[in-house]
Amino acid sequence: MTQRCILHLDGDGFFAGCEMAVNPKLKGRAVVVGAEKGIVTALSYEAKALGIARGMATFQIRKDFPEAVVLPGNYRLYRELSKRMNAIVSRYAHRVEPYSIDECFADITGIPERFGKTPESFGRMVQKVLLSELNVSFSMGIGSTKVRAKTASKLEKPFGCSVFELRKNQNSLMALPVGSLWGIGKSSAMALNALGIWTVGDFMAKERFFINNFFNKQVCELWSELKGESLYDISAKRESPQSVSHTRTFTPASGSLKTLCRELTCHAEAVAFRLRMQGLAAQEYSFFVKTKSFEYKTFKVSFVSPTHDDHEIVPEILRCLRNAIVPGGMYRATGVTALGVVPSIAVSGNMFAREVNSKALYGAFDRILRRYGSSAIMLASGMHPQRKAKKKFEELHFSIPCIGYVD
DNA sequence: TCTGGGGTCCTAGGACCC
DNA sequence: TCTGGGGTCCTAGGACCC
Repeated sequence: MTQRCILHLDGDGFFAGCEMAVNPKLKGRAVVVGAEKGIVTALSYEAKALGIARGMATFQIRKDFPEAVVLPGNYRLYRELSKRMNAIVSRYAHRVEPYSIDECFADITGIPERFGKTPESFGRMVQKVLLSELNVSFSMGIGSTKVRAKTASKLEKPFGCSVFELRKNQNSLMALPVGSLWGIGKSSAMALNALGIWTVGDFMAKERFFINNFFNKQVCELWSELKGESLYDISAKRESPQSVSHTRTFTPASGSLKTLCRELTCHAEAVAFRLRMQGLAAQEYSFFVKTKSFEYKTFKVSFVSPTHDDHEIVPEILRCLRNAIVPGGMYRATGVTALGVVPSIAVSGNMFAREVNSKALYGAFDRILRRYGSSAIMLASGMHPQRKAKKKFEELHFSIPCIGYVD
Protein backbone atom coordinates (compact mmCIF):
# COMPACT_ATOMS: atom_id res chain seq x y z
CA MET A 1 0.00 0.00 0.00
CA THR A 2 1.32 3.40 -0.88
CA GLN A 3 2.00 5.87 1.88
CA ARG A 4 -0.82 8.32 2.36
CA CYS A 5 -0.24 12.02 2.12
CA ILE A 6 -2.39 14.19 4.35
CA LEU A 7 -2.52 17.94 4.42
CA HIS A 8 -3.75 19.96 7.39
CA LEU A 9 -4.68 23.58 6.96
CA ASP A 10 -5.00 26.07 9.76
CA GLY A 11 -6.01 29.71 9.47
CA ASP A 12 -3.53 32.29 10.78
CA GLY A 13 -5.50 34.34 13.29
CA PHE A 14 -8.46 33.41 11.13
CA PHE A 15 -11.21 35.75 12.37
CA ALA A 16 -8.86 38.72 12.32
CA GLY A 17 -7.59 37.57 8.93
CA CYS A 18 -11.14 37.53 7.56
CA GLU A 19 -11.74 41.05 8.83
CA MET A 20 -8.58 42.21 7.09
CA ALA A 21 -9.56 40.40 3.92
CA VAL A 22 -12.73 42.45 3.55
CA ASN A 23 -11.32 45.67 4.93
CA PRO A 24 -7.84 46.38 3.53
CA LYS A 25 -7.48 49.40 5.81
CA LEU A 26 -6.94 46.94 8.65
CA LYS A 27 -3.88 45.33 7.03
CA GLY A 28 -0.84 45.60 9.21
CA ARG A 29 -2.82 46.76 12.20
CA ALA A 30 -3.43 45.14 15.55
CA VAL A 31 -6.89 43.64 14.99
CA VAL A 32 -8.78 42.05 17.85
CA VAL A 33 -12.10 40.21 17.52
CA GLY A 34 -14.45 39.59 20.42
CA ALA A 35 -16.04 42.94 21.27
CA GLU A 36 -19.48 41.33 21.41
CA LYS A 37 -18.36 38.92 24.13
CA GLY A 38 -16.12 41.32 25.99
CA ILE A 39 -13.13 39.01 25.67
CA VAL A 40 -10.57 38.50 22.93
CA THR A 41 -11.48 35.46 20.83
CA ALA A 42 -9.08 36.04 17.95
CA LEU A 43 -6.30 38.45 17.10
CA SER A 44 -3.92 39.38 14.32
CA TYR A 45 -0.20 38.73 14.56
CA GLU A 46 0.34 42.47 14.93
CA ALA A 47 -1.89 42.34 18.02
CA LYS A 48 0.01 39.35 19.36
CA ALA A 49 3.24 41.28 18.93
CA LEU A 50 1.86 43.99 21.20
CA GLY A 51 1.34 41.42 23.94
CA ILE A 52 -2.40 40.98 23.49
CA ALA A 53 -3.63 37.44 24.08
CA ARG A 54 -6.81 35.41 23.79
CA GLY A 55 -9.11 35.73 26.76
CA MET A 56 -8.12 39.27 27.71
CA ALA A 57 -10.95 41.72 28.40
CA THR A 58 -11.68 43.97 25.44
CA PHE A 59 -12.28 47.05 27.60
CA GLN A 60 -8.76 46.56 28.92
CA ILE A 61 -7.41 46.33 25.38
CA ARG A 62 -9.08 49.61 24.43
CA LYS A 63 -7.51 51.24 27.45
CA ASP A 64 -4.01 49.77 27.23
CA PHE A 65 -3.67 49.53 23.45
CA PRO A 66 -5.44 52.49 21.86
CA GLU A 67 -3.85 51.61 18.52
CA ALA A 68 -5.65 48.26 18.42
CA VAL A 69 -8.86 47.86 16.42
CA VAL A 70 -11.43 45.98 18.49
CA LEU A 71 -14.22 44.42 16.42
CA PRO A 72 -17.30 42.34 17.13
CA GLY A 73 -17.28 38.88 15.56
CA ASN A 74 -18.86 38.63 12.12
CA TYR A 75 -19.49 34.87 12.09
CA ARG A 76 -21.42 34.89 8.87
CA LEU A 77 -18.35 36.23 7.11
CA TYR A 78 -16.07 33.65 8.76
CA ARG A 79 -18.38 30.80 7.79
CA GLU A 80 -18.51 32.03 4.22
CA LEU A 81 -14.73 32.25 3.90
CA SER A 82 -14.42 28.87 5.61
CA LYS A 83 -16.71 27.33 3.00
CA ARG A 84 -14.64 28.86 0.23
CA MET A 85 -11.45 27.56 1.80
CA ASN A 86 -12.83 24.02 1.70
CA ALA A 87 -13.98 24.47 -1.87
CA ILE A 88 -10.57 25.66 -3.01
CA VAL A 89 -8.75 22.82 -1.27
CA SER A 90 -11.19 20.34 -2.82
CA ARG A 91 -9.78 21.22 -6.24
CA TYR A 92 -6.43 19.80 -5.20
CA ALA A 93 -7.46 16.81 -3.09
CA HIS A 94 -9.25 13.47 -3.25
CA ARG A 95 -11.26 14.38 -0.22
CA VAL A 96 -11.56 17.25 2.26
CA GLU A 97 -12.69 17.03 5.85
CA PRO A 98 -13.72 20.35 7.41
CA TYR A 99 -12.49 20.12 10.98
CA SER A 100 -13.38 23.48 12.44
CA ILE A 101 -14.25 26.88 11.06
CA ASP A 102 -10.62 27.59 10.22
CA GLU A 103 -9.15 24.11 9.79
CA CYS A 104 -9.46 21.21 7.41
CA PHE A 105 -7.74 17.97 6.53
CA ALA A 106 -7.30 16.84 2.94
CA ASP A 107 -6.15 13.59 1.39
CA ILE A 108 -3.66 14.52 -1.32
CA THR A 109 -2.06 11.09 -1.77
CA GLY A 110 -0.33 10.99 -5.16
CA ILE A 111 -1.47 14.45 -6.18
CA PRO A 112 1.73 16.49 -5.75
CA GLU A 113 3.41 14.00 -8.13
CA ARG A 114 0.76 14.71 -10.76
CA PHE A 115 1.73 18.36 -10.59
CA GLY A 116 5.39 17.40 -10.80
CA LYS A 117 5.96 18.77 -7.32
CA THR A 118 7.20 17.66 -3.95
CA PRO A 119 4.59 17.68 -1.15
CA GLU A 120 6.19 20.83 0.19
CA SER A 121 6.16 22.80 -3.06
CA PHE A 122 2.65 21.55 -3.76
CA GLY A 123 1.53 22.77 -0.33
CA ARG A 124 3.10 26.15 -1.02
CA MET A 125 1.18 26.36 -4.27
CA VAL A 126 -2.18 25.64 -2.58
CA GLN A 127 -1.32 28.14 0.10
CA LYS A 128 -0.69 30.84 -2.50
CA VAL A 129 -3.96 30.09 -4.27
CA LEU A 130 -5.81 30.47 -0.96
CA LEU A 131 -4.06 33.75 -0.28
CA SER A 132 -4.75 35.19 -3.71
CA GLU A 133 -8.40 34.09 -3.89
CA LEU A 134 -9.45 34.67 -0.29
CA ASN A 135 -6.90 37.21 0.84
CA VAL A 136 -6.54 35.11 3.99
CA SER A 137 -3.33 33.47 5.17
CA PHE A 138 -3.13 29.80 6.20
CA SER A 139 -0.42 27.61 7.65
CA MET A 140 -0.19 23.99 6.69
CA GLY A 141 1.31 20.73 7.74
CA ILE A 142 1.82 17.65 5.61
CA GLY A 143 2.41 14.10 6.78
CA SER A 144 1.55 10.46 6.25
CA THR A 145 -1.17 10.55 8.94
CA LYS A 146 -3.63 13.12 10.27
CA VAL A 147 -1.77 13.47 13.54
CA ARG A 148 1.53 14.01 11.70
CA ALA A 149 -0.03 16.65 9.46
CA LYS A 150 -1.68 18.43 12.36
CA THR A 151 1.51 18.39 14.41
CA ALA A 152 3.52 19.74 11.49
CA SER A 153 1.14 22.63 10.81
CA LYS A 154 2.01 24.10 14.20
CA LEU A 155 5.70 24.16 13.44
CA GLU A 156 5.79 27.42 11.55
CA LYS A 157 3.20 30.17 11.72
CA PRO A 158 2.02 32.32 10.07
CA PHE A 159 2.11 31.20 6.44
CA GLY A 160 4.19 28.15 7.28
CA CYS A 161 4.34 24.90 5.33
CA SER A 162 6.02 22.01 7.13
CA VAL A 163 6.35 18.38 6.12
CA PHE A 164 6.55 16.03 9.09
CA GLU A 165 8.85 13.52 7.44
CA LEU A 166 11.48 15.98 6.22
CA ARG A 167 14.81 15.65 7.95
CA LYS A 168 15.18 19.42 8.36
CA ASN A 169 12.09 19.49 10.59
CA GLN A 170 13.04 16.62 12.90
CA ASN A 171 14.79 18.58 15.62
CA SER A 172 12.05 21.12 16.08
CA LEU A 173 9.29 18.46 15.87
CA MET A 174 10.93 16.23 18.48
CA ALA A 175 11.46 19.19 20.79
CA LEU A 176 7.76 20.13 20.89
CA PRO A 177 6.26 19.66 24.34
CA VAL A 178 4.17 16.49 24.51
CA GLY A 179 1.29 18.56 25.87
CA SER A 180 1.06 20.45 22.60
CA LEU A 181 -0.03 17.32 20.72
CA TRP A 182 -3.57 17.05 19.40
CA GLY A 183 -5.58 15.23 22.08
CA ILE A 184 -3.13 15.68 24.94
CA GLY A 185 -4.61 18.04 27.49
CA LYS A 186 -3.59 18.99 30.97
CA SER A 187 -4.46 15.67 32.52
CA SER A 188 -2.74 13.42 29.98
CA ALA A 189 0.26 15.73 29.90
CA MET A 190 0.67 15.34 33.65
CA ALA A 191 0.42 11.57 33.38
CA LEU A 192 3.03 11.54 30.61
CA ASN A 193 5.34 13.91 32.45
CA ALA A 194 5.12 11.71 35.53
CA LEU A 195 6.66 8.90 33.47
CA GLY A 196 9.44 11.14 32.24
CA ILE A 197 7.86 11.94 28.88
CA TRP A 198 8.17 15.65 28.22
CA THR A 199 8.61 16.07 24.50
CA VAL A 200 7.27 14.58 21.28
CA GLY A 201 10.69 12.94 20.94
CA ASP A 202 10.41 11.29 24.37
CA PHE A 203 6.93 10.08 23.47
CA MET A 204 7.88 8.61 20.12
CA ALA A 205 10.93 6.89 21.60
CA LYS A 206 8.76 4.74 23.87
CA GLU A 207 7.87 1.19 22.92
CA ARG A 208 4.32 0.29 21.97
CA PHE A 209 3.84 -2.07 24.93
CA PHE A 210 4.85 0.69 27.32
CA ILE A 211 2.29 3.12 25.91
CA ASN A 212 -0.43 0.46 25.73
CA ASN A 213 0.23 -0.49 29.33
CA PHE A 214 0.00 2.93 30.83
CA PHE A 215 -2.41 4.92 28.71
CA ASN A 216 -5.93 5.00 27.38
CA LYS A 217 -7.10 4.39 23.86
CA GLN A 218 -6.74 7.97 22.76
CA VAL A 219 -3.10 8.25 23.77
CA CYS A 220 -2.28 4.85 22.24
CA GLU A 221 -3.84 5.84 18.93
CA LEU A 222 -2.06 9.16 18.99
CA TRP A 223 1.25 7.36 19.48
CA SER A 224 0.55 5.00 16.54
CA GLU A 225 -0.39 7.86 14.24
CA LEU A 226 2.73 9.77 15.21
CA LYS A 227 4.79 6.70 14.41
CA GLY A 228 3.26 6.73 10.94
CA GLU A 229 0.56 4.09 11.33
CA SER A 230 -2.54 5.61 9.82
CA LEU A 231 -5.67 5.04 11.92
CA TYR A 232 -7.79 8.08 11.30
CA ASP A 233 -9.63 8.54 8.03
CA ILE A 234 -10.46 11.70 6.19
CA SER A 235 -14.20 11.78 6.61
CA ALA A 236 -16.92 14.07 5.50
CA LYS A 237 -18.33 16.14 8.28
CA ARG A 238 -21.49 14.93 9.97
CA GLU A 239 -24.44 16.73 8.44
CA SER A 240 -26.21 17.44 11.72
CA PRO A 241 -24.79 17.96 15.20
CA GLN A 242 -25.19 15.51 18.11
CA SER A 243 -26.10 18.26 20.52
CA VAL A 244 -26.97 21.95 20.47
CA SER A 245 -26.33 24.19 23.45
CA HIS A 246 -26.56 27.74 24.63
CA THR A 247 -24.87 28.98 27.79
CA ARG A 248 -23.98 32.24 29.44
CA THR A 249 -22.11 33.57 32.42
CA PHE A 250 -23.58 36.47 34.27
CA THR A 251 -21.88 38.88 36.61
CA PRO A 252 -22.23 39.32 39.41
CA ALA A 253 -23.22 35.86 40.61
CA SER A 254 -26.83 35.66 41.66
CA GLY A 255 -28.92 33.61 44.04
CA SER A 256 -32.23 34.77 42.62
CA LEU A 257 -34.53 32.10 41.27
CA LYS A 258 -36.00 34.70 38.94
CA THR A 259 -32.63 35.28 37.36
CA LEU A 260 -32.08 31.57 36.87
CA CYS A 261 -35.53 31.19 35.33
CA ARG A 262 -34.94 34.11 33.01
CA GLU A 263 -31.56 32.85 31.89
CA LEU A 264 -32.72 29.29 31.33
CA THR A 265 -35.78 30.45 29.40
CA CYS A 266 -33.55 32.49 27.17
CA HIS A 267 -31.21 29.53 26.58
CA ALA A 268 -34.04 27.13 25.86
CA GLU A 269 -35.48 29.56 23.32
CA ALA A 270 -32.14 30.03 21.66
CA VAL A 271 -31.56 26.28 21.44
CA ALA A 272 -35.09 25.66 20.12
CA PHE A 273 -34.65 28.42 17.56
CA ARG A 274 -31.41 26.96 16.27
CA LEU A 275 -32.91 23.49 16.10
CA ARG A 276 -35.84 24.81 14.07
CA MET A 277 -33.50 26.69 11.75
CA GLN A 278 -31.62 23.47 11.04
CA GLY A 279 -34.70 21.27 10.82
CA LEU A 280 -33.76 19.41 13.99
CA ALA A 281 -35.39 18.40 17.25
CA ALA A 282 -34.48 16.58 20.46
CA GLN A 283 -36.24 14.34 22.92
CA GLU A 284 -33.99 15.16 25.85
CA TYR A 285 -32.66 18.43 27.13
CA SER A 286 -30.14 18.90 29.87
CA PHE A 287 -29.53 22.11 31.71
CA PHE A 288 -27.04 23.19 34.29
CA VAL A 289 -26.49 25.85 36.86
CA LYS A 290 -22.90 26.62 37.74
CA THR A 291 -22.20 27.73 41.26
CA LYS A 292 -20.02 30.60 42.26
CA SER A 293 -17.32 28.06 43.11
CA PHE A 294 -17.47 26.54 39.62
CA GLU A 295 -19.42 23.43 40.48
CA TYR A 296 -21.95 22.24 37.96
CA LYS A 297 -25.38 20.95 38.88
CA THR A 298 -26.91 19.32 35.84
CA PHE A 299 -30.44 18.10 35.26
CA LYS A 300 -32.27 16.41 32.47
CA VAL A 301 -35.82 16.62 31.15
CA SER A 302 -37.34 14.21 28.62
CA PHE A 303 -40.30 14.36 26.29
CA VAL A 304 -42.43 11.66 24.74
CA SER A 305 -41.23 12.60 21.28
CA PRO A 306 -38.55 14.90 19.84
CA THR A 307 -39.48 18.56 20.08
CA HIS A 308 -38.13 22.00 19.26
CA ASP A 309 -41.03 23.80 20.85
CA ASP A 310 -40.21 26.43 23.51
CA HIS A 311 -43.60 25.97 25.08
CA GLU A 312 -42.93 22.36 25.82
CA ILE A 313 -39.31 22.74 26.84
CA VAL A 314 -39.32 25.86 29.00
CA PRO A 315 -42.02 24.83 31.52
CA GLU A 316 -40.37 21.44 32.03
CA ILE A 317 -37.00 22.99 32.66
CA LEU A 318 -38.37 25.60 35.04
CA ARG A 319 -40.38 23.01 36.91
CA CYS A 320 -37.34 20.81 37.31
CA LEU A 321 -35.27 23.81 38.40
CA ARG A 322 -37.76 24.84 41.06
CA ASN A 323 -37.76 21.35 42.54
CA ALA A 324 -34.03 21.07 42.57
CA ILE A 325 -32.63 24.41 43.63
CA VAL A 326 -31.91 24.91 47.29
CA PRO A 327 -32.24 28.47 48.56
CA GLY A 328 -29.08 30.26 49.47
CA GLY A 329 -26.89 29.12 46.60
CA MET A 330 -25.09 31.63 44.43
CA TYR A 331 -24.76 30.96 40.71
CA ARG A 332 -22.64 32.42 37.95
CA ALA A 333 -23.78 30.65 34.79
CA THR A 334 -26.51 28.52 33.30
CA GLY A 335 -27.00 26.67 30.06
CA VAL A 336 -29.31 24.42 28.11
CA THR A 337 -28.28 21.56 25.80
CA ALA A 338 -30.44 19.59 23.39
CA LEU A 339 -29.26 15.97 23.48
CA GLY A 340 -29.56 13.24 20.89
CA VAL A 341 -30.52 15.66 18.17
CA VAL A 342 -32.50 14.16 15.26
CA PRO A 343 -34.07 15.51 12.08
CA SER A 344 -37.41 17.07 12.92
CA ILE A 345 -39.60 15.47 10.23
CA ALA A 346 -41.49 13.55 12.86
CA VAL A 347 -42.07 16.40 15.28
CA SER A 348 -45.68 16.56 16.29
CA GLY A 349 -46.95 20.04 16.89
CA ASN A 350 -48.51 20.20 20.29
CA MET A 351 -48.41 23.90 20.76
CA PHE A 352 -50.04 25.61 23.67
CA ALA A 353 -53.18 26.18 21.69
CA ARG A 354 -54.15 23.11 19.71
CA GLU A 355 -56.02 25.07 17.13
CA VAL A 356 -52.93 27.04 16.26
CA ASN A 357 -50.94 25.69 13.42
CA SER A 358 -47.57 25.52 15.09
CA LYS A 359 -45.63 25.38 11.88
CA ALA A 360 -47.15 28.60 10.64
CA LEU A 361 -46.75 30.19 14.03
CA TYR A 362 -43.12 29.25 14.37
CA GLY A 363 -42.47 30.25 10.81
CA ALA A 364 -43.66 33.76 11.60
CA PHE A 365 -41.88 33.70 14.93
CA ASP A 366 -38.57 32.76 13.36
CA ARG A 367 -38.88 35.31 10.59
CA ILE A 368 -39.20 38.02 13.21
CA LEU A 369 -36.18 36.66 15.08
CA ARG A 370 -34.08 36.53 11.95
CA ARG A 371 -35.06 40.00 10.85
CA TYR A 372 -35.05 41.93 14.09
CA GLY A 373 -32.68 39.89 16.22
CA SER A 374 -32.98 37.49 19.09
CA SER A 375 -34.64 39.90 21.51
CA ALA A 376 -37.46 40.99 19.25
CA ILE A 377 -39.86 38.39 20.56
CA MET A 378 -39.61 36.09 23.53
CA LEU A 379 -41.41 34.10 26.16
CA ALA A 380 -42.65 36.16 29.06
CA SER A 381 -40.59 34.10 31.50
CA GLY A 382 -37.45 35.05 29.63
CA MET A 383 -37.99 38.75 30.01
CA HIS A 384 -36.08 40.88 32.37
CA PRO A 385 -38.48 41.95 35.11
CA GLN A 386 -37.66 45.59 34.52
CA ARG A 387 -38.72 45.40 30.93
CA LYS A 388 -42.32 44.62 31.64
CA ALA A 389 -45.11 45.19 34.07
CA LYS A 390 -43.60 43.73 37.19
CA LYS A 391 -46.73 42.95 39.07
CA LYS A 392 -47.88 40.11 36.88
CA PHE A 393 -44.51 38.56 36.45
CA GLU A 394 -44.83 35.78 38.97
CA GLU A 395 -48.28 34.71 37.84
CA LEU A 396 -47.29 34.77 34.21
CA HIS A 397 -44.28 32.69 34.91
CA PHE A 398 -45.65 29.25 34.38
CA SER A 399 -49.39 29.32 34.14
CA ILE A 400 -49.99 31.38 31.05
CA PRO A 401 -48.30 30.38 27.86
CA CYS A 402 -47.57 33.90 26.87
CA ILE A 403 -46.07 34.12 23.45
CA GLY A 404 -45.65 37.35 21.65
CA TYR A 405 -43.99 40.14 23.40
CA VAL A 406 -42.80 42.38 20.64
CA ASP A 407 -40.45 45.19 21.35
C1' DT B 1 -6.29 35.48 34.27
C1' DC B 2 -9.98 34.44 39.66
C1' DT B 3 -11.28 31.31 34.64
C1' DG B 4 -16.19 32.42 27.58
C1' DG B 5 -19.00 29.48 24.59
C1' DG B 6 -20.03 25.51 21.63
C1' DG B 7 -19.01 21.09 20.66
C1' DT B 8 -17.27 15.54 20.61
C1' DC B 9 -15.95 11.29 22.53
C1' DC B 10 -14.47 8.00 26.18
C1' DT B 11 -14.92 5.49 30.38
C1' DA B 12 -15.95 3.96 35.04
C1' DG B 13 -19.38 2.25 37.47
C1' DG B 14 -24.27 1.34 38.50
C1' DA B 15 -28.51 -1.24 37.18
C1' DC B 16 -30.23 -5.21 35.63
C1' DC B 17 -30.30 -9.95 34.08
C1' DC B 18 -29.02 -14.74 33.89
C1' DT C 1 -29.02 -16.84 54.50
C1' DC C 2 -25.63 -14.99 52.12
C1' DT C 3 -23.28 -16.68 48.36
C1' DG C 4 -20.94 -16.47 42.94
C1' DG C 5 -19.62 -14.72 38.40
C1' DG C 6 -20.32 -12.70 34.12
C1' DG C 7 -22.68 -10.28 30.58
C1' DT C 8 -25.00 -6.00 28.55
C1' DC C 9 -26.76 -1.52 28.64
C1' DC C 10 -26.91 3.09 30.14
C1' DT C 11 -25.43 7.40 32.04
C1' DA C 12 -22.87 11.14 34.30
C1' DG C 13 -18.93 13.32 34.20
C1' DG C 14 -14.33 13.99 32.65
C1' DA C 15 -11.07 15.23 29.09
C1' DC C 16 -10.26 17.39 25.14
C1' DC C 17 -10.93 20.31 21.01
C1' DC C 18 -11.44 25.09 18.54
